[in-house]
Amino acid sequence: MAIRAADSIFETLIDEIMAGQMVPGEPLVEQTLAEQFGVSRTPVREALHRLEQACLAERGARRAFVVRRMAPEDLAELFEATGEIESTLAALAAKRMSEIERRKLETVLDEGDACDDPAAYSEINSRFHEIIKSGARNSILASTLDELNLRTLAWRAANFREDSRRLASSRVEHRGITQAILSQDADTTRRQMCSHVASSYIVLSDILARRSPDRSGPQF
Amino acid sequence: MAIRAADSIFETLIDEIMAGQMVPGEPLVEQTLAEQFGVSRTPVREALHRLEQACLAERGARRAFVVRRMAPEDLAELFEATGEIESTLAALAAKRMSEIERRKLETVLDEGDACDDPAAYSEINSRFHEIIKSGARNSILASTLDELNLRTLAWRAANFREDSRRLASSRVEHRGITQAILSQDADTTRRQMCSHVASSYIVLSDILARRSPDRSGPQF
DNA sequence: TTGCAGTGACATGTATACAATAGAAAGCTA
DNA sequence: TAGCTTTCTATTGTATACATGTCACTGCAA
Repeated sequence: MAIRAADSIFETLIDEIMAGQMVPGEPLVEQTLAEQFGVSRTPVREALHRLEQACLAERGARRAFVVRRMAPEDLAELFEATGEIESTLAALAAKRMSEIERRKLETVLDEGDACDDPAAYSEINSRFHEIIKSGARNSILASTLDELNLRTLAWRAANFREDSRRLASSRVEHRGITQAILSQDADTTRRQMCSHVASSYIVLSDILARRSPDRSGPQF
Repeated sequence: MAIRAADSIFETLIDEIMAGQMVPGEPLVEQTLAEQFGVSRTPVREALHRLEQACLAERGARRAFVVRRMAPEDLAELFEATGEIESTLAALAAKRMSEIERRKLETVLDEGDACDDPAAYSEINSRFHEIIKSGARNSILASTLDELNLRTLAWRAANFREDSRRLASSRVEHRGITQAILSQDADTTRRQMCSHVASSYIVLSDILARRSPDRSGPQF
């Protein structure tokens, strides 16, 4: 077999979580999944253990796996961690990006300004952040950021909406970040990125604020 | 069995890597380990996959697992990432630690000043960093730091020596960090912690500097 | 001597059977 | 009926056999 079954099952499950077909709390039973994928329990088992390590699955009743639920407090920590690491990457990138990368960043910025379609802007936004991530010259921090972003998959699948009002402010923030990077000002870059990420997930604050204090327990 | 075999094998292997009994490049063969542990290949297999995900094992010849080797450049990235995350935790802690925690930090600082035994100081040093880590109120960043520290296990087992000259400067740096935290100055805390971590691993820079440029390839 | 195809061995990948465990539900007793 | 014990079942944990794949080595041919 060219590709290992365990790998493709792992990725398929991630895709389904990302697509919202697998919602938090949904059971992940080895036998059932094995039949669905037409394989034995062994590769399914491996995929589930990898999901657990990636914090996308957890143990439910009877040691069974379920798609991981997260309390809003956990999500808040997760988003904060994501923001801090991306800010760190941006600060490093401000000092280390090559001239070519800096010009590339400006190009993407201009593309974003010229784009009004939310879906297309989302792709441009990804490229913007990718350039910064690779410009930091630290693959460990970069992959750490990727892992943390992966954990928010299920939540984003269920809660994230393209918000056209965010689009305008996002453009402004990107410009601020870019200027700070171009002037190689690491501290300013960090601050700008930090507030950019924070405002991206302002939705979460709303949700947290709306929750009555006694309604605790996993929600997502 | 009260505890899963896979878990105890995983931890035993980590302990052996930490103790330097398993050196980088050493083969980890499922069948061999299964016989040593008196179990079947199945739990060993799971343990090895977990080691691989934790970046402590990698694939060698014929897809076989070996204890992970790291090029000095990888180590440099790893230490940088560790330092940046710990600095971020310190910056957050400066704003968030309770009065009790701040006093506890001072207590540990005094203990460190009064301690001349390198081994005992090492334990005090750990407590100092633990207080900061938990004071940041972000378990995601905290566990991320733990994971990264775990990756340096094999290297530390082989290369780390208690250096009594470092002890004095470490004390000074800890004092600087503590003062910055007590005055709730997040930016200064970050800078102090960043340079503290950097000087802790100054040894690595020496190793990197001594290497001739053409001698590339995994070393540790 | 060099290049390449065939072969063999070693290590992992997968399938399947059986064991163990942990909740849930049923039943029993005060 | 509350609380305890027992039993039962769903699900994972482990053992073992077989399949697959990869690399090294051999031997032959140009």
